[in-house]
Amino acid sequence: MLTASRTLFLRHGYAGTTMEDVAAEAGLTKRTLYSNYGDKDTLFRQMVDDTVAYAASFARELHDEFASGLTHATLAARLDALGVRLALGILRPEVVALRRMLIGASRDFPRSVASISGRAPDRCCARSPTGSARSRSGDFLRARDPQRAAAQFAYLVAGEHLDFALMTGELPAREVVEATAREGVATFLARYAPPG
Amino acid sequence: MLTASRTLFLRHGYAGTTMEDVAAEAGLTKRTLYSNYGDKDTLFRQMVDDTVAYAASFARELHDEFASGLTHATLAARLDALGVRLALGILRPEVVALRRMLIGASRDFPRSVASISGRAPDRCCARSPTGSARSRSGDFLRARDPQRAAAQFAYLVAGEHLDFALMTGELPAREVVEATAREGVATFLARYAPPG
DNA sequence: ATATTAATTCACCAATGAGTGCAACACGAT
DNA sequence: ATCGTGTTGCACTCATTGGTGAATTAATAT
Repeated sequence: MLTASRTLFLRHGYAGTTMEDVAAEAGLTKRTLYSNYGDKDTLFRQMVDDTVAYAASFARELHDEFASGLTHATLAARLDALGVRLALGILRPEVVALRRMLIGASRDFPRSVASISGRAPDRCCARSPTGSARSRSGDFLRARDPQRAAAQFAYLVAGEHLDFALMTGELPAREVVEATAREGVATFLARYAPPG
Repeated sequence: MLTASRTLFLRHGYAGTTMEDVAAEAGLTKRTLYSNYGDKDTLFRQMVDDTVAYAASFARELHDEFASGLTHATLAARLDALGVRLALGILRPEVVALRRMLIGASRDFPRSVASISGRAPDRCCARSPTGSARSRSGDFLRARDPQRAAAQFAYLVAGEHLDFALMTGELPAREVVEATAREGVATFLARYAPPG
């Protein structure tokens, strides 16, 4: 059910989705939709919360994968992998569609938007490279301000394509994303790689 | 007149702005509005084109200011200034509002959106640091892929705050923007600064 | 003064879409 | 069989909003 509404909200935005359509997509009638799932606002909020929760779990997973068994020797390769996965994650079509939709609807649903910008995938994941490094060994990376470095990491890796995708709705090819991500990691390492 | 529509479109988005409101804001009647400026779509497109043209001129100005009389000695300071000005430019309230509105309206006006993502301030300006350097001396910066480096510059400098602003509509304080920009330039220089 | 042009007023149409009321209906449990 | 719960179908209200028609009024030129 939430899946149905998600599909349509993501595809056509909040204003562009009618309750009739949602009902049809879910194989129900408008009438039953209203008696079971409340009005449009509630439905929308539920769907956003649901999706945000999913995104958060993805972020956690990514972080763990990066941080477990991290050593000096594997740092560069790990960062590379993290960068690519983070970029691909941020630039997944559904994620971009969600952001676009939320931006479009932010005037009407400031709270929902706040909930995602608080734990958006990148903001969560972004804490990975420096945050975890600091908490574990303290000298994997030399960043005076880990949080800022983390943000730099995220936007180095995916910023350009995210911006373009937000504006146009089109996503670049996977190889392009990967190449850009690696280039971003390289720049990141140029500043924050441990000495020696 | 375009100013009136701009004000409202930026504040309430396309769907959230009625022609009545526009007419009222401009001190006209709906009827005269229709007989002089066509329908809502046309008005919107005109207003977008107008704004985009302004943004483009800002980009050019920024580029010239950076590139004129650039030397090795002044490179770092110039990049710093460019970064700060670029970040402040991208994060101007009207610019952010324009982006948000365009993202919200992109389903209905793909062409207008395309026109801005083709010459968006950052995409124009972003070509400045490396593009101009290459065209003038060739070794101010050592970037194999100047365009990619330029994108990294732009998103290092403003990406994080732009993303946040797009989602929430709130802008960070000027000092924060400046500090982040300088940090971004530092990372950029760590990779692309000329040897020695 | 008068003719012409443009702007105002106000009523109106048509379409859309959220949300409701209600009667008919399916169907599982007892 | 029948009772109750939940579902369907459909008509309906109500509010919004883009866009138009036509008569009336203001302004401007000659």
